[in-house]
Amino acid sequence: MDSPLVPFGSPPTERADAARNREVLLCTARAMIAELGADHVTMDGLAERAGLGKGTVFRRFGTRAGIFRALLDAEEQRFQCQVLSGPPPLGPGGDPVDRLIAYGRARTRFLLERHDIARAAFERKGPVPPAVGPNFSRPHIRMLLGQAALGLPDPDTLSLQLASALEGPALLFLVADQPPGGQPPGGQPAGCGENDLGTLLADGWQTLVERIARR
Amino acid sequence: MDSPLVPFGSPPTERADAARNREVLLCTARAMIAELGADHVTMDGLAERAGLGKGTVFRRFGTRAGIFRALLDAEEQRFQCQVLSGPPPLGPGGDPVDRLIAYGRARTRFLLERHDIARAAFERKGPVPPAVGPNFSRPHIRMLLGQAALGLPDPDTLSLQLASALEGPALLFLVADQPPGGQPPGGQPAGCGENDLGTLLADGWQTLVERIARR
DNA sequence: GACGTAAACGGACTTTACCCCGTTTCTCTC
DNA sequence: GAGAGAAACGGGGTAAAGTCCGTTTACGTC
Repeated sequence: MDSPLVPFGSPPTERADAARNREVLLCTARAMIAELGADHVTMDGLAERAGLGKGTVFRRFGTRAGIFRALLDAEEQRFQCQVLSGPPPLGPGGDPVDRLIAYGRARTRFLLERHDIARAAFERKGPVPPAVGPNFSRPHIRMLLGQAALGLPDPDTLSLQLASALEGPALLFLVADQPPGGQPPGGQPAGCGENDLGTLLADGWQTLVERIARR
Repeated sequence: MDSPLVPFGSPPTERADAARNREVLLCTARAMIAELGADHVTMDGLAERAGLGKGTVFRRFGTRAGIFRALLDAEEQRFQCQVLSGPPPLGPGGDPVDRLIAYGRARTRFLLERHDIARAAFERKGPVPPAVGPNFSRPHIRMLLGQAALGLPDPDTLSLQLASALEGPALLFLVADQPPGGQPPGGQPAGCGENDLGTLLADGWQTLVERIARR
């Protein structure tokens, strides 16, 4: 006896109320982040404001970081699309080194704009943070490094270190430094000052890549 | 009336019992880390085992991460000595590029050996983690980059990114992955497997620096 | 449309970092 | 050695993450 109809959805398919609640929670979380700042969002607060039990929130996302991961994932989807099937130099088709540079520029911007969420997506103890950090960057860099056919002895390790150079500054060594005594809530997304930290990091990345690719 | 005797110690000098308790706490912390693993050390547990009040622990170190920072600081002292006044190639006097390579190798090793403590030294919300991350590496790299007189457009940003490439893998993208179901406590310090991750990272760093310095 | 099952829900409970403030102890001066 | 003042101590209290388990609800079957 084989199952008569299983339209799509690889795992056992999610129940309707579960899916709806996931959406509600995601939306509520987005609203609360915009309103209070990412690190003033608590699980109790989120549950209450969403009109759901705390158990539900944890069932859905596992941990606090899980919510931010989910949020990031959704946005990352679009970013990855541009990288995987958009026009060059970011998308496929161009010179690998140019793609590497374009990728770093785009990624830097992406991370800075979502800096607080990305930081909140880290687990404090768990083994690895899936879907954050170099989990996307590293293999992509690895691939481009391979295509560029520079004579690198160990592209696997190199790609880890380059991913770290790219994402580290935004993810951990940077901070949404509100001016001492400033107001914690709303405001612009951070990392968008007129000093243009984004430009500095993007240019730095380009220098790095050009030097490494130089023959 | 000027103060009659103030032997040394720039700030108002620490009270004797405070200093003693600091030592007790540090020792107890070291013991507990060795015994339980860094992230099974709780503030209550530490206070109790040290025979002190919880309030004392927090007064001394501010936050949980503060304890691990203090522990790391103590060891870092010796490391910094070697870098600042030891023999070349690590210490001063040699070719800046060689020093850069030697520094990265030594630092990689240092971090991998203390990987769990270094991770625990991160604050979960506070602005920056003083005395962890590139707070030492970055300026040192910056200096060597300057001495090497490569024609880099923005050594300040570059040094941040290189510090991130150096410390990131050990600090956040790596995990003391005990084999699934393995015992959490004792054992060797992690990062010392025979696959020699340390060697891979050190070699990767060297490649990176050599490529950047190549003229 | 009633039924059975598995999944989802909810909120009380536990754990842990961190705060507060009355009490104790050190240290300096006379 | 006694007294004053400041620093350190202690532990109960709060907030927030994460767990557990009895109850409810969706969905497929008859």
